Amino acid sequence: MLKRMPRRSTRDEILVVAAAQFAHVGFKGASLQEIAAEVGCSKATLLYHFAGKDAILAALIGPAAQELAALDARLAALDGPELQVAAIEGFVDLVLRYRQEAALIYGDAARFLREPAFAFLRPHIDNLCAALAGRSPEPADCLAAEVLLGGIAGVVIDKAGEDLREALVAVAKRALITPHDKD
Amino acid sequence: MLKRMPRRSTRDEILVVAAAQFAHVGFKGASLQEIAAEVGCSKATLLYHFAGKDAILAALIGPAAQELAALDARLAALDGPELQVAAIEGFVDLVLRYRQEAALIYGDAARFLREPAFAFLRPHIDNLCAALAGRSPEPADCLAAEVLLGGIAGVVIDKAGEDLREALVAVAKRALITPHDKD
DNA sequence: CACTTTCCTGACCGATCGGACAGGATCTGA
DNA sequence: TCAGATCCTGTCCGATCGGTCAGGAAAGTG
Repeated sequence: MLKRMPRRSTRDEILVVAAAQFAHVGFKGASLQEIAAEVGCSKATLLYHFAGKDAILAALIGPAAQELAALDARLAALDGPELQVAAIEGFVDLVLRYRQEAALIYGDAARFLREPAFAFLRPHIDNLCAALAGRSPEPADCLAAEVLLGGIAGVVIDKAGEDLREALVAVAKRALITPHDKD
Repeated sequence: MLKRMPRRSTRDEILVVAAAQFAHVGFKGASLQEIAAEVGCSKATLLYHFAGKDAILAALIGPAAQELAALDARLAALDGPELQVAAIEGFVDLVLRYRQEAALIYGDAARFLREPAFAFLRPHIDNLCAALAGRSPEPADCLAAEVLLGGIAGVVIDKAGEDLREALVAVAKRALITPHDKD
C-alpha cells in the first residue's frame, strides 16, 4: 500500500528503465527480471504492458527512428557544404536528445540492423552517412562519415556538459568538411 | 572419422571462432554451444582448453592489450604534434591488426571495462586517448579523441581495402590535429 | 450496489545458458 | 607391450532466460 501511487504511468517508467538497461548492458545482456526489479514491479507486469522484450525495444527505438527519418527528409533538399553542416548539427542534436537509444542502436548495430524487424533503419542511417560525407563518392569520405557517426553515437552515453554539442559539432566539421583544396 | 585431422590446433581454432562470435554478437550474446558447433567440437572441449567463457575472452584480449601497453610506452616519450601523429598511426595499425578484438572491447566497453578483471585496460585506453588529444587539457580535445577512438575501433570490423589505413589516419589527423590558430 | 475494464501478480513452463565430471580415444616414450 | 599424458566427448546439473496463464485488487460506470 506504500507505493500504490505511480509517479508516472508504469508503462513509461518501464521504458525509462529499459532504455538505461539496454544502453548499458546491451539488448541481450539486459534481463526482464532486472528491469522489473528496478522499476519496482513484477516481470509479468512488463509482459502485460508489452508483447515481449522485442516490443519494448521497438517502443524505445520508434520515436528516435521517426526523428531520424525526419532529419533525412530535411537533408534530402540540401546539397554541398551546407548539406554537411546541416547533417552534422542535425545528427548531433538527434543523438543528444536520444542518448541511450543512440548508444543502444550503435552498440548492438551489427546485431539487429540485419534483423528484418529493424532493417528499415538501415537506409536512413545510410542516407545520413551519405549526407555527412557530402554525398561524396570517395570511399575515404564515406569511411570518415561512418567513423564520426559511430564515434559520436557511442560517446554521449555518460557525458554531460553544456558545451558538449559545440564540441561534437566542431570535431565533426573538422573531420568531415574537407577544405576543398582537394586536387 | 571424417574430420579427425585438426588443420590447426583445436585451441587456436576455438580462439579464432570465439573472436568472430564475440565481435559480432557481443560477449554475452555469444554462446559456447554455437562456438563449439562452428569449431566442430563439443562444448565440453571448449571447457577443457579454457577454464571458462571468461578465460576465452581473456586469452583473446591478452595479446591486443599487450600491444596496446607497448604503444602507450612508446608514446610516453613523445610530445607535441609528433605525439599525435604517432598515436594516430600506432592506434590505427593496432586496430587493423586486432579488428575483432577492438570491436569487441569497444562494443562491450561499458560492460566489462568496469569489471576488475579487465580494469587494467582502462589506464592504457585513457593514456592513448590523452595522446590522441596531444595531452591537451581541453575537454573538447579529449572528447574529440574519444570520438575518434571509438569510431575507428567500431568501423573496422567488416571493412576491407588497402587504403583503409590511409583513410583512417587521414580522418583522425583532420579531426585531432587542430591547426594551432587556437587563439 | 453489481459489473466491466484496467492493472498487476505469483506460479509455472520449456529452452538455453555456463559449467562439472567420469570415462573413452589417441598418442607418446620406455 | 604397457603406462601415463593428452585430447575429447556425452551426460548431467543448477541457474536464468523470455514468456504464459489464471486470478486477485483497483478503479471507473450504470
